[in-house]
Amino acid sequence: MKAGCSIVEKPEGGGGYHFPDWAYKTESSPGSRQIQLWHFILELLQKEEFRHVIAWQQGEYGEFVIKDPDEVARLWGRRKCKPQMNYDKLSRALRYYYNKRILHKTKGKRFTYKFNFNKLVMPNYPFINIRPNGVVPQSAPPVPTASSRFHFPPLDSHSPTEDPQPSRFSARSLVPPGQESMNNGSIGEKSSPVPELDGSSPDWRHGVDLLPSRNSASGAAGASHPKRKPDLVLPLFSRPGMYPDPHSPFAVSPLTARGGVLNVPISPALSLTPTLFSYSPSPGMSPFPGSSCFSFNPDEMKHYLHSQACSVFNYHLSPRTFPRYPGLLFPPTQRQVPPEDQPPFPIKLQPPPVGRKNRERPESGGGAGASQAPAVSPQVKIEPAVDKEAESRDSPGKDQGGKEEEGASSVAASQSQEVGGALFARPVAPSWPVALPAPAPANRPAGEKPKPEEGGGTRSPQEPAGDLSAQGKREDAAMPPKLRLKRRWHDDQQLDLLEDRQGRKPHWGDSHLNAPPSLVPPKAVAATAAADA
DNA sequence: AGCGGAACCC
DNA sequence: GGGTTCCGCT
Repeated sequence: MKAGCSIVEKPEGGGGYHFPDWAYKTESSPGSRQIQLWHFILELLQKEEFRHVIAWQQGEYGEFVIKDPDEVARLWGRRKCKPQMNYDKLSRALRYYYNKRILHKTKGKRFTYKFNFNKLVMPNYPFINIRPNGVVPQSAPPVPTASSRFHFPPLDSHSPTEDPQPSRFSARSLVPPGQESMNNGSIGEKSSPVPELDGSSPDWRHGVDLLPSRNSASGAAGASHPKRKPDLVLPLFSRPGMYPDPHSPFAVSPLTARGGVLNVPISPALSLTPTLFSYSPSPGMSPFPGSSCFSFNPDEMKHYLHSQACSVFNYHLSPRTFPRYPGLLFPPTQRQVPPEDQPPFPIKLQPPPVGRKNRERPESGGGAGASQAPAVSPQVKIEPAVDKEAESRDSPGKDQGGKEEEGASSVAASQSQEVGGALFARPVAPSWPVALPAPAPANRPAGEKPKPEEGGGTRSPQEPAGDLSAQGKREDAAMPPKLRLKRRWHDDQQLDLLEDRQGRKPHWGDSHLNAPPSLVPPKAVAATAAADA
């Protein structure tokens, strides 16, 4: 029994705060209502009382610093009824988000992580900019018309580059008077309980679920994606107790300033941000009742979404990044297929590491030994023969060791968006042969960075729809889910690369592509130019 | 500090 | 599925 853990029933009646339904697992474990770590992190981040424990990082959107790891862990442990929780464990959980692309680590900065707003937001809402100035991206989203239609007015006329102060918008006004008084002072004292974040959370659900059909299942899109997360109603963090932080990505959206709630159905796994910058597909439910800054017609939206679907299809965006729209058909594949064969793939064999089960575990005693296979199965792990040092390799301009965002270069980092180094770094060249018009010559040795997970996954990211795709499916099927995930993740990066190189689809996260010239750090430009050279 | 594999749990 | 726990490694 979880006695002593005074938590987590989602309070039905007012008073406490609770998460919206989407914040709880409803699929895998119905009624489990388990809060997820990233929810929790966000929750902490929104709470003024925890600023001293965890806070948004200046200068980087979505980046946050865990100022007091132990305390955060303690809070998390409390929430989860895991008194033994510590930062080590918590950080392990955070690290699992890397592959899910919810988070990534900011290299060189202790306890600093960053929510993955690029991949999260931009694929879904390319027309929305999450950069500090909060203006519309300059470059065009996949659907040209969209960019001209979806327009956010500038928040204010301040200098877009440096205005970290809460003056960005009248943030305070978002917080009802008297709200901030809640637990003003002491935070994170190990002895005294923190403002109970534990049991309750503010009711985020202000919005209307715009989804016409919920689990009616048989939408056309449902056919292609049988496995779906529940629909979402996404929160806007302009709630009591939540502090409008100028560095919070949630605060930068003009939408936020307006204090409205927009909803869009998205996979909860990836969606935290998009939700915040989402739009209302229904004019009637437009969050901008009178204001004209955000209006469009459904057809336009449909068009956009369709193109979005094409993007997903053509660029292998994770379907999870694609908002669910019933009735939206995925387009047939119509991509030029590189008829290349799989390149030879040097491998080396490596004995499997001794798993925990195979390790000597003193406490397990003799009994456990019986259950496990007496002899470790002679499996071998297939690994590419090359080492994977390329992981963090970057464009030359940025390769300055771990500390990439310091001083003046922080702007560069922020603008080039490739925070966390490897994650969104502009790749220099494809790591495996791809059918490209003009592959970068010898920027890296051939076959440099095939990860072990790609074993057999050497297919180009431009996976053809034909036999190769079938083959890919077979590979996928034969591949452990974990690796599949990883490969997809890797594929996505390759995609970015392709898109960059081909200039077919701007990477919306590539702020330096979108940013006004004044915001583009020379370095980034140089690096880009160099990479393109 | 940070990473990621592995086993396990719920 | 989403952690939690443990651990070896860098």
